[in-house]
Amino acid sequence: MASRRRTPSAPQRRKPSDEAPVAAAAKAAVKVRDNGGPKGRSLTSGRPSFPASGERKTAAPDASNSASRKLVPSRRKSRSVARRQAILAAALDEFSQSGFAATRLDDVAVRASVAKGTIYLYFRDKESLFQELVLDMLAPLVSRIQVLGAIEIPVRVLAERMAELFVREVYETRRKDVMRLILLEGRRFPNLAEFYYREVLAPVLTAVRANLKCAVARGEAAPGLARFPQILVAPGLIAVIWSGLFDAYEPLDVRAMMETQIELLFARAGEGGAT
Amino acid sequence: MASRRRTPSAPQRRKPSDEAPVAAAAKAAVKVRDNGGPKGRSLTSGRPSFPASGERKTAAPDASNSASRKLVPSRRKSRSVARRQAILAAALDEFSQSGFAATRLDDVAVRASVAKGTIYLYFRDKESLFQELVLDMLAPLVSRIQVLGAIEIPVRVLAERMAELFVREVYETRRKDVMRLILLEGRRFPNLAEFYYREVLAPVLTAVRANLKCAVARGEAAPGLARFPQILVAPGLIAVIWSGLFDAYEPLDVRAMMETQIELLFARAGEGGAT
DNA sequence: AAAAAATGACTGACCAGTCAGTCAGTAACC
DNA sequence: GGTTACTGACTGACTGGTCAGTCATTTTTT
Repeated sequence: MASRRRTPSAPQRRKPSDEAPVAAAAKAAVKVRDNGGPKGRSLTSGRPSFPASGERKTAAPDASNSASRKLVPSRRKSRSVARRQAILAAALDEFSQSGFAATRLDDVAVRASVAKGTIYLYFRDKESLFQELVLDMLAPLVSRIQVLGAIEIPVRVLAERMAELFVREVYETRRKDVMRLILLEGRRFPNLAEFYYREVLAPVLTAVRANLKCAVARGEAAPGLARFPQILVAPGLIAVIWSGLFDAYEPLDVRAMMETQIELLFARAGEGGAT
Repeated sequence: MASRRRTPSAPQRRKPSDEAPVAAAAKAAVKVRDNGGPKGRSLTSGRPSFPASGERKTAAPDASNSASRKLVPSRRKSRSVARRQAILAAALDEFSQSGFAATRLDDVAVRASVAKGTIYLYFRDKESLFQELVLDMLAPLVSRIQVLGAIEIPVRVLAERMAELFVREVYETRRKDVMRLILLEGRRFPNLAEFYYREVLAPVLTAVRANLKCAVARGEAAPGLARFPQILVAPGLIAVIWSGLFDAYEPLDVRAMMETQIELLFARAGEGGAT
């Protein structure tokens, strides 16, 4: 816990080009940038109604006041959006390289080609940056998952689709790093873990479990699997961890591994099927 | 929360001491407390012949010079060993609660009922403490594992024994936290990850793979499994991660899950026919 | 009393977060 | 089109709290 808001009065700033006090006064009247405000805590607070990745600052887009004049987002706006993205991208690099605690915002700033202060224009603080990063990356996945639960298909097909979805949308993208981040930093960010459980894990598990129960009833799957759907996903998780730590010593073909796992689990039911 | 220290490596530390060369020389002549030295880097350097958890400081024990005098470890010695253990225990608590970077040695000291300086009597620095902690905790396991590879038994039995060993010796002990720590900090401590791979993972995988190959030849197991022995261990890893993050929302019965996994994987061979 | 062990106040690097000041863009007016 | 006024995004030097590591001093052991 360090420096917080403090409301001191005279910070004897000494800018090299000291100017007339007039300017300062004028500025003071205008100031009140109040950055943190725009999008708020999202998930930091008790109410974690995750923010859906919508816009945060530069609130009013095209359709509002100057609609007639400028349909074009105006150079400023688009620049600002790009900045936000640049910061997030840099943050992802740094966080996944060093973890939350060891990441310096100075480094993030450098990587994003931005001044450190700029980060605070877009994110309340380091923690906020971290959480928004995770949320932004996960949001698209969340919507995909809900779809997945609705359909009624053979377990094995479901498993295969999930595996494919996982490999394509997580393992082969930066989301892999995000997932690792959650797995690793989750303890320090209980609401992040909670969010992940609520929006990603629970839905997936519930869907799989429901499907499995039917499958078990039809004799397509073993009852044990319905109790521990985690088993189905386990290789994916292994892969994420493995790739971060041991790929140098022994690379792992995730796709093949997940396929193998499915093959093994459903071998009995699907007949000697295989190939 | 502010400032976290940066993480390991940090070669450019500034050592406040860089005083006049004279003083330095004097110090070198006298001092030489040289704490870290005794057991050294063990794994920090390139040659990681892991230290086996033997003694480190108070080097010469009973059998050497004063053997005739003191067969009894001497109060001092045993006290010092106890201290070391206390510090390690405290460190385990703190590290597994906060991770490497966010752990303060002041807290470790308090928890161990020791002054901060005392820690530096036993460990060269924070990083050293961390690595020795991990090594000490893992060493007993390593010897256990080598035994495991030698014997020639049915895969399923092997799998069951491994699962049991894992649950009893890792999951239900503090080693679970150590494992999490490795997963968590492995990227920042490549030699730690390397050590873990070399001494724990690789032997286990090799043993399992060898055994599986025979089993496959005998028709006791599917060939896919021999390619990805990781699949066998996956639920264990899941359990470790899960218990740290989501146990509050949905507890997980590891033993049952691992048993289920084994059941599922060997179901075909075990009952379907074809012994 | 000497030696070893232990202590904890202290130092200085470090870094999250701040804010006075700058200037590119935009708008308004000629 | 050109000129001027205004806005707010951006900057980066700076602050204050933090903490790894040190060492002169005190305590304990022999």
